[in-house]
Amino acid sequence: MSGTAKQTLLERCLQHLQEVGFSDLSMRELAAAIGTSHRMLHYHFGSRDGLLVEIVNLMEARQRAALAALEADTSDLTELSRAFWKRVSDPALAPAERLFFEIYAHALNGRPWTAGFRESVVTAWTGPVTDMLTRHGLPPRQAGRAARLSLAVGRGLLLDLLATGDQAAVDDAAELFAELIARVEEPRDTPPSPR
Amino acid sequence: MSGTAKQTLLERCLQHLQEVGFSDLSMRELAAAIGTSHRMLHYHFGSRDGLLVEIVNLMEARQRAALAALEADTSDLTELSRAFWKRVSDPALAPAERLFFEIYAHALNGRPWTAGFRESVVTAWTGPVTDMLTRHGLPPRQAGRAARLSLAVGRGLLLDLLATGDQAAVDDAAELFAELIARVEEPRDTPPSPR
DNA sequence: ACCGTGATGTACCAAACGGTACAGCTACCA
DNA sequence: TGGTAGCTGTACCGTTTGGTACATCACGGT
Repeated sequence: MSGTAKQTLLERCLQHLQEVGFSDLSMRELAAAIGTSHRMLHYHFGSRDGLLVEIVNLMEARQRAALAALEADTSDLTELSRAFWKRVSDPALAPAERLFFEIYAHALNGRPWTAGFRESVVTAWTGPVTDMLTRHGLPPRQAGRAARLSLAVGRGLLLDLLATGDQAAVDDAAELFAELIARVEEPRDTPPSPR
Repeated sequence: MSGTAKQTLLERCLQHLQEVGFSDLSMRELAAAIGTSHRMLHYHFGSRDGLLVEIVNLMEARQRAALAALEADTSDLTELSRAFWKRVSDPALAPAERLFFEIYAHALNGRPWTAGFRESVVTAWTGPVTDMLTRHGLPPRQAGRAARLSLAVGRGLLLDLLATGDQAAVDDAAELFAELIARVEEPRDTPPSPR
């Protein structure tokens, strides 16, 4: 086994970054926290940015896997939305999501090591979710915009939940969206918007 | 005029932080960028965290003012939602919003200087928005959850917009939500969810 | 027995960091 | 005219940073 030592190290780095973030964390502090030396981190990852690139890649792979595992066992859009929220709002995922939003912030400031993240952070989700919604009966015209909205709802509610910890209130808002999403293809009771 | 010099300095700091972020920015770099010395920043703000606290306070005040300026000139929920999104998606606000999300990420990691931010980042909005929705005819039971959902939608779509720059696609998703939000008080065509 | 390869410890580097002591400067008020 | 309060530049402090040179260790193949 060649990459095992490096993989183990990367895993422990990821776990610790999920606990405390990385913005104010030096290579030395990180190394000490996971029981190695900063010399080892530089040996395996080359530089601080090199480490962060591998962390981002690992997180992307995990998210893709989690997304792929979201196969639908219901044809009801409301139930699908509920199941989706139940998965992502699992408290066990909170540390990973905190780290996700921290990386997101750095990506918005154009940090070079976030290049891959920036390109896939939205499209990696809207594609599969659009397909899923189409399979659930939404016309293609609606599936794309509903996917984009659903993604925004998920991330917006997660931001709320992580900041307030008010599980009940955020769950309630998620439930409202689950009820609303089922009405995407229903006719409106008012004429199309003026102007 | 007592606080003028400090206020001017703070203003220029805010502007520069909106351009490049603060996570990887030292007091010296910031000072040089805005044409002063790091000595001055320490004199006026005491420490790096002291500066960040004042930046956060200033941004909160601006956001409160912007929220208060959002008076509704329509009783149509859909139009209200459209107007809301049109305001916050103004490209001129993008730098301020990038900085907002960067502070948010640090708040999620429990940085002490974000204490005030953490307490108000959700509640400062859900309160007024709930009132606004109530005034627009939503029953209290629905207004609260609709406000929380609307806030999440706004922030989630903003994250998308800032990362992808795909104004048209994000506007389209926002329009879908504007159409859906008007149906909150409509009766459903299916019986209440089982279980 | 030998050697090469991956892994690791020690010890160091120049640069930058946050923060501060101290000596001035300007300007207004008595 | 003489302070006194706010502001600023210089020059420094000890510490930490990302990164590296070098010597060493464990060990599997030959």
